Amino acid sequence: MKTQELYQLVWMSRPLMQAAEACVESGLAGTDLTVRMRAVLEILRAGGDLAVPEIAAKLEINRQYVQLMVNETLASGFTELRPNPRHKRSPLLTLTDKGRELIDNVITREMEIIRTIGSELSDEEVSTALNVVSLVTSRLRAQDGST
Amino acid sequence: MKTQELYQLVWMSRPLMQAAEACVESGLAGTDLTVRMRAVLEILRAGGDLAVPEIAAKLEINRQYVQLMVNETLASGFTELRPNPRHKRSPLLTLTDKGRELIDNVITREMEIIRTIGSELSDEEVSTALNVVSLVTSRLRAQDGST
DNA sequence: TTCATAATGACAATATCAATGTCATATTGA
DNA sequence: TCAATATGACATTGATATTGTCATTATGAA
Repeated sequence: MKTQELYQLVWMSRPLMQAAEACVESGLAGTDLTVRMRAVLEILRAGGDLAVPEIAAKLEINRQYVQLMVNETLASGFTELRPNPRHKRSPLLTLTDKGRELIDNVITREMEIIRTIGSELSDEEVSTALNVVSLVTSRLRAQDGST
Repeated sequence: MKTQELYQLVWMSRPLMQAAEACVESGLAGTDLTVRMRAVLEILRAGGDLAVPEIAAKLEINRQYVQLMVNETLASGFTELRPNPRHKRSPLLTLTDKGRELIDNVITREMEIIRTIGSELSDEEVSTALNVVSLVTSRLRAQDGST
């Protein structure tokens, strides 16, 4: 029955996430990057320069914890502060050359792994899976939010 | 491109898991059950009576932490100990009537939610999604394990 | 039967991730 | 101008889980 399979799919989310995180972590070995610092660099790479509260909003994590993550990237020289024209007290965080090169390399390697796995799957299958997972996620959120 | 979508799918695993866990937690409100106690009851329900180390193996969690979870279910009267014919020092954990009724109700309600969400999807889509997620999980594990 | 080895439950310490609380200060916008 | 708010910094707490240790007891092989 379909319900059983869908139930299984939902419960696969934890193993999948754990496997993915373990891979990400392996990919960071040898660099000075931690998984949470990586998240900051990734967001800056995709979204341009951002202030701490903006990063917190994008990551849906509280601002205090993001501040911590950001401070680590600053300390390691992967990011630096630039004046924020929109807010004088909350500077923009920007990737340094070093930081940009690192996150580019990290993501490239990750994509390579994904590309290899993807070679076993059709475009159709991947699209369907993504659609299903997206829908289920949003429905579960709605379910919980309304309760 | 497919690789992008597959990458997205992998990164959806965290939001999906969080949404699922939030739902599970909501479903437990009003009961004396916590999410981790629920995991113990669920495994006993599916796998029959088990000793603590066996539960730990099934959950792929270390035995010390499982012991903690199990002790909580004992304290709340959802499980009880039975002599273990296979091992004199490690008793079998079994569901009490109270525990069985509770976990049955909890899972029934969860299945109901899943059934509702599933009504928007075809059997084909769900099967494909489950296959994709399973394959990606195992490939990521292999990737990481080999590194 | 004996005995070294391994398994078990109990407990403590540590780690990680994250939320929450608080505060002084600076900034914003009415 | 000034009240309300945002921000960074710091502290506290909590949840989840791992690791380490130990005494006791089974277990299984010689």
